[in-house]
Formats: sequence, C-alpha cells, structure tokens
Amino acid sequence: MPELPEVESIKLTLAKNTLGKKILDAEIFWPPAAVSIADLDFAELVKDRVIENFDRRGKYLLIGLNNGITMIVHFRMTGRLIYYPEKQPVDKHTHVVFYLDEGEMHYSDIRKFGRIQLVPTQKASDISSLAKLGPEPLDECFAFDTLGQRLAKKKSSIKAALLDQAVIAGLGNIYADEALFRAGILPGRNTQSLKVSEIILLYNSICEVLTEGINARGTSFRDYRDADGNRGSFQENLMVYGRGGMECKECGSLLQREKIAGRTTVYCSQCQK
DNA sequence: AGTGGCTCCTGAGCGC
DNA sequence: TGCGCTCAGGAGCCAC
Repeated sequence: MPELPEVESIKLTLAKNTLGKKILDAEIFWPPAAVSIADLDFAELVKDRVIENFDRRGKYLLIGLNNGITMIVHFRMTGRLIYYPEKQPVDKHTHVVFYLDEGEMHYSDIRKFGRIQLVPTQKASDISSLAKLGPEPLDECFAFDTLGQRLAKKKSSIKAALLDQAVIAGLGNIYADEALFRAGILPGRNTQSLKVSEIILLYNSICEVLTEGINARGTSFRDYRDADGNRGSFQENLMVYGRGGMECKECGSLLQREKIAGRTTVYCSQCQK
C-alpha cells in the first residue's frame, strides 16, 4: 500500500519517464476513478496538455499540467500508475489510460479505492484532503519539537496519532509500526504518556524508517510497484509489519498482533515499552 | 475530541 | 475443484 516512500518512488520514476511529455488523449474505463472539475469532461481537460511538474504531499501525488490544472492522485491500497514506452493492452483492473506523445501511462487499481482528481492548480492546496494534512516528516523544518507539540494535542494511542494524517503526513500502517518498534514504544501507549526522550526517539525513528524506505524504493509487501513496474525492497528490512506470531529479529520473543485504532498492529512486548 | 462501525472493493488464504 | 467465509486496509462519514 503506497505510503510516503512508495509515493515518492512513484513520483521519481514517473517524472523520469513522463516529464515534458504531452497527453494526446485519455480513456476512462471505470469512471469513478477519474474525478473531474464540476461537470467538465475529464479527458477533455487533460487532452493536449503537457506534464509540467511533479510534487508529493503525504501520500498524495500531484501532477501539474500546463493549463493550470493539477491531477491529484491517491493510490489508497492497490492503486498503480505505470509508464509503458510501448503500446500496452489494458486488463480488467485498468481504469484510466493516458496516451502520451511517447508511450502510455496506465492507472490501475484492484480494489478501486484510489482516485485521480483534477483541480485548478491555484486551488490545489485548498482542497480539503490536502489542506488538513500535517507537516512533511522529511522537511528540514520538521523538528522533534514540532512532533512533540502536535502529539501533545492528541489524547489517543500513539499508533492512532501516527496514522492521523493531520498530525503528520505520509505514515501508514507499515511505517507507523516500524517506527514504533525502532523507538521502543508500545503502539497502545497513550500519546500523553510519552516522555520527551521517547518523542525524540520516535522522531528519529520516523525520519530514519522513511528515508530508508525511499532509498529501498519502497516496500512491496504485496501489490506495490513504482512507475517502471518494479518492486521496492524495503520489505526485506521490516522488523514487525506482517510478522505477527513470528520471532522478533532483535530478541527472539514472539511478536504480538493486536487491533489498535482499527488497524492490525504488530509489536514486540519485550523490545517495546 | 475520542472511539467504533460502516462503506468502498477484490483477491488471497483457509477449512471443509 | 469449488464453495463460503474471513481478512487486508486509507479515509470519509456517522453515531455516540
């Protein structure tokens, strides 16, 4: 499931392949995936437009076109945006195809949760899903005290707080569990109970796990692929996610699996306090 | 402001 | 082989 490192990897591979290319046409095979502006036609709005820039906010990918329109992509669970240099047949999960002046860009999504939404570029940061996002964890201005201040306002479990995109943008179930393991903090701990020393550990763990995730070109636990169709490799480094009932790689005790904040959460009751 | 439940979806994995 | 069940989950929404 694309979280921050995966979306960043898609952004980089897609930019490498499609920056400056023109969209000759778009074909929509499953209309709910392609959200247009008001009642304007999606394909008409992107047709004959040049892909000008790429950006990312949290788990959202922003693709700027030269007519003042931005495509905001959220992949949710199984969304993929893949560039093919040659003509590529569509399959049952292909929802949108962008025909470029060189190659094709296919949006597919098995579970149909993801969306490509068109917005006027000037208003992109105002749309509610982007406007409410918390800070980017890898921005230079994001310091541990920023994290501390934002956590201080929460009264939930630390796991719920990390998944809350308004607190910090880009973490999902995988990197939240991994960051908590590295910080040695139990996911069910109330946010208010965290000491400053633990928030510093957590801050460092979040930055570390996301940076390593990006360097590994993402985690391909199951479905994730970058825009070249390649898998990432961070799944090899996972300490807890998807390892419930298995031995902790640090201490050998059995990893616990529990629903916290409605999400399957894996942790080590020995290494995390 | 918090939690829990529901919704959107399909495929994998399991028991029988 | 195949049926039916459960599970996976990001985010928006609603009720409490």
